Amino acid sequence: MDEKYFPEKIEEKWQRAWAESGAFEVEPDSDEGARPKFYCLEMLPYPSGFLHMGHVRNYAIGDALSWFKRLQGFNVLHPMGWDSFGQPAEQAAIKRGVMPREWTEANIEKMRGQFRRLGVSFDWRREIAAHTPEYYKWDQWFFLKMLERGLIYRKNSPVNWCPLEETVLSNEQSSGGVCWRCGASVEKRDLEQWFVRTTDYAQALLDDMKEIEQGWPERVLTMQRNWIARSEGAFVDFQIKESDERVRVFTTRLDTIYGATFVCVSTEHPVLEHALLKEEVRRFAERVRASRAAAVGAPGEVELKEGVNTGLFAVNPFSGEQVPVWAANYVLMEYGTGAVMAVPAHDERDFEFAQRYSLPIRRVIERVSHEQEQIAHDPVSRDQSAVMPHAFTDYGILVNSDDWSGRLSEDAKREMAESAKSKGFGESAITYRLRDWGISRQRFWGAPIPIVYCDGCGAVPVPEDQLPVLLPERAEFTGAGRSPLAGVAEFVNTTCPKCGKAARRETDTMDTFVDSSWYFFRYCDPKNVDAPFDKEAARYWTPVDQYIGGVEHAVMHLLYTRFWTKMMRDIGLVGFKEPVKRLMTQGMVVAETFYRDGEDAGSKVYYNPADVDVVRDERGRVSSATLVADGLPVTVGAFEKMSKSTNNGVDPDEMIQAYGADAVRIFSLFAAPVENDLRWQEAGIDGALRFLRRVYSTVHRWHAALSDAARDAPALEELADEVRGLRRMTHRTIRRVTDDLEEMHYNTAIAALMELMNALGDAGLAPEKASASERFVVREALESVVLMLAPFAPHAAEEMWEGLGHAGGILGSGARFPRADEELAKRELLEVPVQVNGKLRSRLSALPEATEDELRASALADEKVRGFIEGHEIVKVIVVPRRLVNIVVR
RNA sequence: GCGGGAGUGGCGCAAACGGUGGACGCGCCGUUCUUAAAAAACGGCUGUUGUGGGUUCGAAUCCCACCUCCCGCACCA
Repeated sequence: MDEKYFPEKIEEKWQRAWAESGAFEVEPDSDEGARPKFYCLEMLPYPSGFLHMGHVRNYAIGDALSWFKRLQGFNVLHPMGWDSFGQPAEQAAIKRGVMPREWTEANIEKMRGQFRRLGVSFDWRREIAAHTPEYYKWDQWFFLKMLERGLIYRKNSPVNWCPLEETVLSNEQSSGGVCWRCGASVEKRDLEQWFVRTTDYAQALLDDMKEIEQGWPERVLTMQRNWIARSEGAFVDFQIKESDERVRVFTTRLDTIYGATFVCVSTEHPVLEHALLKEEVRRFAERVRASRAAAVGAPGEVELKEGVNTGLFAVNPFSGEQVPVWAANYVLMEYGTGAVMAVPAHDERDFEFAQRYSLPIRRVIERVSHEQEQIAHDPVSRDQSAVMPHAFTDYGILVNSDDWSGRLSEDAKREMAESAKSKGFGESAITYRLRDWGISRQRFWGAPIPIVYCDGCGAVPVPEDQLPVLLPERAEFTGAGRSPLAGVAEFVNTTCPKCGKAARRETDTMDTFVDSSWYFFRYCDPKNVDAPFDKEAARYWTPVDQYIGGVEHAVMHLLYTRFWTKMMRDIGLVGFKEPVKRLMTQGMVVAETFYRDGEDAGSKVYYNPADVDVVRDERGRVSSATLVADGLPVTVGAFEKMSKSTNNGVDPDEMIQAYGADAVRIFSLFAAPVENDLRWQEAGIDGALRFLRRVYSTVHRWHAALSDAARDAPALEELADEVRGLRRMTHRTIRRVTDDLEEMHYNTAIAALMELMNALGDAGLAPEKASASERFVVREALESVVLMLAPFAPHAAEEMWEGLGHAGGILGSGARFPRADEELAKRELLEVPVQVNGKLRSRLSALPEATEDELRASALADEKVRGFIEGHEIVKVIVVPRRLVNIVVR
């Protein structure tokens, strides 16, 4: 080994060695149970052409775990691929005329190089890319399978439309009324679309969460639970007066039905097609549609509740009362039945609407407990609209409800549903907020939907043996809101698979979340031409043991992939319900921002941290900053996610060049717990590099002296106190680091290694003077550090391991993660604090096995303690062996 | 508004079960080495653990209230 640490040189050396030996290429063990398997997966990247620091962090986390498991003797699958369909490729085509495939594949090439320079331990033979026909053929195959099973259907319905990207979005992708990718306000459009019946699995998606509760972050499960939003209630039919029609409503508060003073339907509700309706109603429905299409108003902002009286009357089946039917903008056609019974006294929205249109408010629930709010009301009047300040939405006791009066809400809900069922005008029901997954996209760069439209036969699926439906190489990219495939005649024009007559292909492509819903199964068997993957291969590797990625996919990718797995189980491809046992969502990489106010009011011009000098005050706090170019001040902004718009991004390649991949990785794992945001600071990488250099130069200083050190452990008594202490610390560190790695607490694991190195330095040993037994202890410490460093800084660890006399390095020599000797990990003497009335007064030196009595006696005998207890009555003495003594006096 | 999470030195963060508050790193100050600087080595620096109350011999940790911040959802009937 070289005297000095040259990261570039050793990183290249070991990257080549790994590639040549196929160090990370794995196959299932043939003899069952030879080694346990471990599937470590990071979310696959979109090939933008550049790795960013968020990627570096993501893959550093996964790589650390992969190395750890590998060194523990697991058969580790750690694959990589590309989420290579999607909109940016098309943008490049529109802007620069480069074809999506060329652009994408050039980007993949660039990023593969970046991954190699980072030294991530992937099995590259298993690489997959979504845009290749070998891959998307199976997207199409799954489409056909789901179609056969009735899990896919086509319908014309209002869908979420992103005006900027000119394509449809799923509900998940337009959460909060904005596009998940570009943030534009989403509009509504009527389009013919293909949908996946994810709602068929709504209950399974909820129920099966209990299988993964242990391994998934609570907040991800909460987000999914809220997204699916199961709601228990009842359907009730309201007969329309002087008509055969009924309007079915969904309610979770059947107990309030006697307070229903009107019925509200969505503006898209079929009852509005009623011939006798006034022109006014139609105009209102038209206006609501237009305003939804325009997506005006800030996202999330609640629209003013508006409505119009339809002139129809509906009969409350419980009371027999006739109430007016209104059409209102706040009733959603997509949820429940598209109609509600409005109970203004006990629902805030209905209350607001009733007040606006002077509709009566009738109180039917009274509080049951004095802890509940007493809302002002008029005890004699039937209508409370003059006195009630707001709705009472709690459960309570029924009043003004015929025979039901006096019942409790909970009981009434249940019994009224039963009654409705027996009388044939309703039943209890469960609804979900989750909607079916719209997968049609008006895009070129995606998997073609394998459907042919025939004038005679309608929508005909492409037969399985004709897959894949190939994407053409080129198309006209105008950016206009229509699938570019529609303009490619040789693609569109085909013959009907059923009747053979001329027909047209579907020109929409699939949502790219289809690709990512099952990609990690394909890694198990990436070259299969007969099936998406071999069942046996998948049975060996899956489910994924640890999945790592950003939390932004909590209700998109992670919900779809859970759905997909359940679907694959139902078609017999896999044998389990949940694809991922443990999930870790890492924090963002953030960096300081620097800016000046721009020309336009409110605009800002951002400067890259690399171009800014920072001035600190005497406490070390950043006080001001200047731009290097002109020496004038810039404003110091907050830490924000690295991005183009805030110009605070850092190029991983530059960092690797300056500090080495190992230092970059150490820093990104050490600076914060993996689930926290990571503040990128170059001074921090300096620290990481310093640490690596310190380990390296220590190994170098000792490696010659250690080459002939004894392999047999010397008797502990032979060792001087400090040396014995070092040996014990080595084993304590092994234990700590092992535990921390298991929990992915990389920051504290690295801190423990630093501590051990500090202790080694403090022991004051020198290679020239060290005795044989001392050399043993030093070698044990250094070898342990080097092996434990491998998950974080694999190149440096390999180099040092070889330097310590192990030809072939860590993987080449078959080294294993060190094991702690529990006996040796014990401390010889403990410092036990002594408190008097809870205040620290002295410290005892005690043996770990000292008994309660012994500790009590020596505490009471302690010189310093006696000063505090003399002249006082001792009330009691609390002794916690190994931890503390507390003397309570009066 | 609803749901979830978090507040510890100048900063990032450590502190099994309630049991010595500050490991590790950054930063800052100083010393040694050096013509000087960098590098390196060594030494030093910072606390009513967001606020108020409670439980306890003992609270960063448990309970209650409040404040602040972050994230998710938001007319879902």
